Amino acid sequence: MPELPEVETVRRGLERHLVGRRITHVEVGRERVVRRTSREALIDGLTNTVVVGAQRRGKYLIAPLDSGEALMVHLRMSGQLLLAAAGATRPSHTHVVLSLDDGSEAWFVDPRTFGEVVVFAPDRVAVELPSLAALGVDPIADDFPRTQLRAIVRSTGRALKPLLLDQHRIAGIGNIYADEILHAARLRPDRAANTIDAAATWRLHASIVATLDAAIRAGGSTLGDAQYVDLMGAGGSYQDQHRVYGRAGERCSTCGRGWIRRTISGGRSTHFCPVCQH
DNA sequence: AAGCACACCTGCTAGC
DNA sequence: TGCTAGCAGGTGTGCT
Repeated sequence: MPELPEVETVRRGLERHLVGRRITHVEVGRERVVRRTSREALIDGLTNTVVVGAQRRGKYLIAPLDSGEALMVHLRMSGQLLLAAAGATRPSHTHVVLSLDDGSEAWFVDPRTFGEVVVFAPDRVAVELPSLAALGVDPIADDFPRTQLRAIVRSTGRALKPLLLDQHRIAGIGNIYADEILHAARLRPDRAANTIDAAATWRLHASIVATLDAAIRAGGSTLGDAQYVDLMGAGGSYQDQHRVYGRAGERCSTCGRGWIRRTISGGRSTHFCPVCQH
């Protein structure tokens, strides 16, 4: 569910409401969400520590602790982090509860349990969280020179969409924003990456940065099922600016001529305008 | 070695 | 009303 803009919105909430708080108590319900280590490792690693930062790499949330370790949360498809008053009624699928020293609680809620919560040692990240260590450039958090995108695009004949989704190359773009970015860049999702020229590459670079920035400013995308909400439970509004995702069969609002088409590739739905995207 | 199919779960919706 | 099939924002594994 959440992609870079949604995770960044949650990160900003954590920066504001969690940093500086001491974790006084930890409860773990379903053990599956702490599968990378164990229930005991999470409880021992978090209890009586102070959260000293709130960072994001791609779709990973990282909160350094005063112990020198760090908390990592990945929301995957259906995870949520919510802040609530102690004693508030917890939604079903609340798997981890952190009690904080100001009387509030942070909840990790995740119906599908693809998400995970772990405490790790940052100096051993390559061993403890290899996929985090292997992430590519973060187009928002890092400097992202357009020459770097040029190198990535020229390195493979893969289609543009799976390339944008490859977290080892560029970190944070998911299924919704890949479609929106390619539409904004007027490039077909199935176009072979190494066939686009410099001008198209610069367009793609500008579209990545502009689309993600605009989505962050809108607080991310919350679809009809309201699965994505921020730390305070509020939805985003970028879904109102989607031009292709979820708009199959509608007239293209960009060129006014094409009809948005939906195809399946790699088991993921893909949306594009066959008229204005080449 | 890169790239692909499939697995991992639950809940919701559309269609019968 | 109630069943079932299909679909969902992501990534890890295991195969070619």
